[in-house]
Amino acid sequence: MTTTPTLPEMCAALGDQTRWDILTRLGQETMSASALARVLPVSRQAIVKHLDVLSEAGLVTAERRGREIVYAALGSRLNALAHELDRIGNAWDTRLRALKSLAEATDDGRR
Amino acid sequence: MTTTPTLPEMCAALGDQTRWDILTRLGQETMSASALARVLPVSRQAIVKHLDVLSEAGLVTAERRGREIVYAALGSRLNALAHELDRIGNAWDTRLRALKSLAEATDDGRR
DNA sequence: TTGAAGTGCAACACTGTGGTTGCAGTTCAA
DNA sequence: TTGAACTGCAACCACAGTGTTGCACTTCAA
Repeated sequence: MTTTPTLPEMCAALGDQTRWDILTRLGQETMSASALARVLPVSRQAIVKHLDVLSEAGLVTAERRGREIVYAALGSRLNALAHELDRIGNAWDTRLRALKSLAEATDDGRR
Repeated sequence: MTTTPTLPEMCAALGDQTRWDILTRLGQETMSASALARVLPVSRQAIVKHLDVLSEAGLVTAERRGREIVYAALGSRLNALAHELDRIGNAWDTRLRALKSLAEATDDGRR
């Protein structure tokens, strides 16, 4: 992950059930891909690909520990995303409220 | 949209650049699919499909107005999603902090 | 030092999704 | 009442994503 992930990229990473399954596990304890493959109903290779996506999105960290690679979920990144989405949601509502009151004012003028 | 959209569903809806382009426009002013197709570099049919996805995810509302259907972005839904993600992010960090301090305590014991 | 347990890489299949075009149907307004 | 501007539906294409399997390579521990 050289470049910072974009908003759509992060959302896309979170837009898959299997990846949520993985994240849910990693939010409870750090695990390797093989360990995840043991508890989830998909192959290790599928897990690895998902972990790549999550890592690219900055949602997990990978740490080599001897022969295994241990992954952990990054709550702070999710919090940052949440903050962004909240900001945008507020902006939408503000703009649309302004439009609505403008429309009502126009209505009044026509009456 | 009969059932409430799941978290992965909402995230998947937000995981596409074109849909963000649409949402950005709809966050500024309400527009019809045809109007969106005029300002975005994709066909009306593509827009319609995206609007279906966004509507299914509860991120936009549709209101028939005579011969057209006018869409609006729902900031409140985005805020709700943001709140959910924030909650989950906090839970991850809490659990992993607990694990880490436990590991350090074990380390101390071994020294 | 050998076997078990990891990771890494490649090839492949299947499906979903994002996109297109074309045409039919509806609705408004001149 | 006719044409312009919408929506609605269907067929189709191309590609990316999700998943699989198989095999080679590394690393730890008995």
